[in-house]
Amino acid sequence: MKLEEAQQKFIQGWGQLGASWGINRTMAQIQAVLLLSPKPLCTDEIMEKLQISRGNANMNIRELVAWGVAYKSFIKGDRKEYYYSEKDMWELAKKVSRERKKRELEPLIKILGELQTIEGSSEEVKEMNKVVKSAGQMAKRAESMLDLVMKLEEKVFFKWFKRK
Amino acid sequence: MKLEEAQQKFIQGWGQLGASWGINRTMAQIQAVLLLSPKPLCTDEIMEKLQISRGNANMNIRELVAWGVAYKSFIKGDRKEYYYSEKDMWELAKKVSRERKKRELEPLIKILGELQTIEGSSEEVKEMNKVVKSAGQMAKRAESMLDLVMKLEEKVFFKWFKRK
DNA sequence: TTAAACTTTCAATTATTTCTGAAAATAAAA
DNA sequence: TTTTATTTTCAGAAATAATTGAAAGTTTAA
Repeated sequence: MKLEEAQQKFIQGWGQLGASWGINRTMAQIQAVLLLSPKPLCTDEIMEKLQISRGNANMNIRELVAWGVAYKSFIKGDRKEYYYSEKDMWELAKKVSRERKKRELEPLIKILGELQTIEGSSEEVKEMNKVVKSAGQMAKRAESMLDLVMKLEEKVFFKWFKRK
Repeated sequence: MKLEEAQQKFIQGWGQLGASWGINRTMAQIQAVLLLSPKPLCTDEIMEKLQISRGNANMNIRELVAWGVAYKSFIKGDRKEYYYSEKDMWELAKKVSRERKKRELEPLIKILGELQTIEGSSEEVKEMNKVVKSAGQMAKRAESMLDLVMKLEEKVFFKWFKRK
């Protein structure tokens, strides 16, 4: 397989993965491009590689930087900003975990917390309280798992994990 | 808080969670409605509760059943089909894990496997091979984690987990 | 059979999300 | 300062995804 073709496949696959995780497909593809590049890239190079507009590139690059999965880089004598990806997959996983926890788990836990005060004795109220309780329990457990992931080092985590 | 209001909040929150996981919002809301109901519901009741069309309701209910997170139920003397949700959150988590593994992790692992044969010695080829290798490693680890989740019982899993 | 009750499908519509490109803003150099 | 390079914004356009509703399909029972 030729390099170009392989890169294209990787970029598509990574984009697809992002999309099914509720992450903008282009954002994930930019990340893939940065992952594959041995050196930082500027906006124009990314636009060229993915055939996208400046506005689109700019917005999604900034989002990647906000997530902490890409970084800015400056080259002396050049006014352009360059970008490179976090390449450590474990670090990447941790950053994504952190964002998703913030954006999804925490709002759910908050809502569930507010719902723990329903009064009444109808079947529906009982069912509500049961569901809220068990969902809250599950969410808290998921949260503490993510906390653990984010705290431990890769080696430690997987070594521990292998204890099965 | 009144029951109606609490139910509405739960349904919205659950739908939101689903949406950010790449699951159709309505599908997640139907699941929420079924979770809250002490008894199985028919299509018309779900349409009524969520104010959606028959086609929409039908399609998403079927999808929930296909995921294995809702079940059909028949009531004697009634021709309609009724549906109820899997209510065990752990079982729910396992079912969702299974689907997501199938839909996302496996395709990625397949693609990465196909990309492990790039020849050449340029910086770009080296980078490609590095990225493919580490991504593949991470994906396989995620896979074995999900396998573990799906194999163990809730109590065992969390007890084991608490060993930290 | 035929009819009634219910489920499924799908073309057309509507809603939502993403993308573009040009203008405005910002920052560095002349 | 003024000019030039670069980044950012955002209204409208385009693309994508979700939804509707009516017709077709199925199943049960009279």
